[in-house]
Amino acid sequence: MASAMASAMSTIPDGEGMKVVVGISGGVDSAVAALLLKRRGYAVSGLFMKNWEDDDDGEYCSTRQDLIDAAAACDRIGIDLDAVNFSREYKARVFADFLREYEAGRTPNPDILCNAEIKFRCFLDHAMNLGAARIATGHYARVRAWESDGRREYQLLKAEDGTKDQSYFLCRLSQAQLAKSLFPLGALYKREVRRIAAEAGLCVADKKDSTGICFIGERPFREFLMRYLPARPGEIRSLDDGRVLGEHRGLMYHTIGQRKGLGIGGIRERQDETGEHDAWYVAGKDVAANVLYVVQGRDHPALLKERLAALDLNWIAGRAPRMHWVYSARPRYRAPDMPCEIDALDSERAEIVFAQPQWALAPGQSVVIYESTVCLGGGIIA
RNA sequence: GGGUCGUUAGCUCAGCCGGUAGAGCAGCGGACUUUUAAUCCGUUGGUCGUGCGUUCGAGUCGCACACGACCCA
Repeated sequence: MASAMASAMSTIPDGEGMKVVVGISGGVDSAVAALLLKRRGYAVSGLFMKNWEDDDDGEYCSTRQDLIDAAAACDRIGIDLDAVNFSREYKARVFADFLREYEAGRTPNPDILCNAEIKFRCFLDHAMNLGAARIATGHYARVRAWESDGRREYQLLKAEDGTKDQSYFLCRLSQAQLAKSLFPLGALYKREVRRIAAEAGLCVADKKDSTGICFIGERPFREFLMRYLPARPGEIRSLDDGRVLGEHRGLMYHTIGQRKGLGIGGIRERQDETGEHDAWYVAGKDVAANVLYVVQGRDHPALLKERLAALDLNWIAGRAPRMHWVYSARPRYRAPDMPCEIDALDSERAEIVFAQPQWALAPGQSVVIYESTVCLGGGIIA
């Protein structure tokens, strides 16, 4: 499919020898990003980041293999690969916040902070020090530059492949960061990326997508958190009548809308017409009392809210969006963005009202505002 | 003391007139997914309270006992 490649190339500005450092993870996406830039005439070098070393010998550590794959891919592409270690920065600027949030009973999204603080700050600064003009990553997102009042402004756009769009994770970037960033995969579909990789003979063409917290990887979450935060067991109560229904092992192991892990079986009073029992979901937490509140049934009204307050705001354009304008918002990754408007707004707080009630809005998660395909930024759900 | 109803997988329950048990939930596994979840798919569990009896054969009938709930004294 040469056309996929051709159209992908056409969306990348001519490199003209510009020096770019590509963040190489050892997966397909970043490898293809580097490949495309190279073919487009950039002076490309790869940089592998190791930002987590708490359990280098653990069974879930895939960093070694990732580095091997990264080296093999870069060798095939014909670019140099260097490695850096931002573990200290990661702990201080991302992981510390992650733990604080969980302690406070919220559900953070560390990867969003990781992008703002590590990939597009530490990594970017490092690349600039190496003399690069730009950095690039394998994110599925696009950047558009345009002139406004004689000034150049950068917009973050959703990816062409809506199912892989990662603009959500980039919602905390700034103009300065976007100005230096390239996302070569923004116009491609995942299957095209894999095809390009296969045609180029990259060993990672069929490598499974990585999941889990970036740099830390996928692992049993409860056991992982347990290593860093004390588990305090407490009561599980019904939100409707306050009955104690069970015991939780720690509030931090549950998020709003969560079903798994409650261990609540059948309860006499609550059956539907057919006599069947509905599942229980987390509807709230009382951190002070260490009580987990649950409701029965996915459609329970307590799980639906049409309004939320967002704090710790970041607006990519550098200025706030408009009040009472038709936007859409994503209250969690891979949720479709839903029609909404901003109902109250100042420098540190935005009140967002959705056209339809949203299911299980979780404090700590990011809400990201879009105007059509443009990602405007967002904040943390209060 | 008498009576009624109940006792079936971890939980809540279904099993018509007898032919070696099922559903939801929970649990476990997988898919999806660069957060946590959700969702989807698959799946492990039971000497049917105990004993005796009727029957070719009992969770299903009879008797006794145990435990539980309720009612009457």
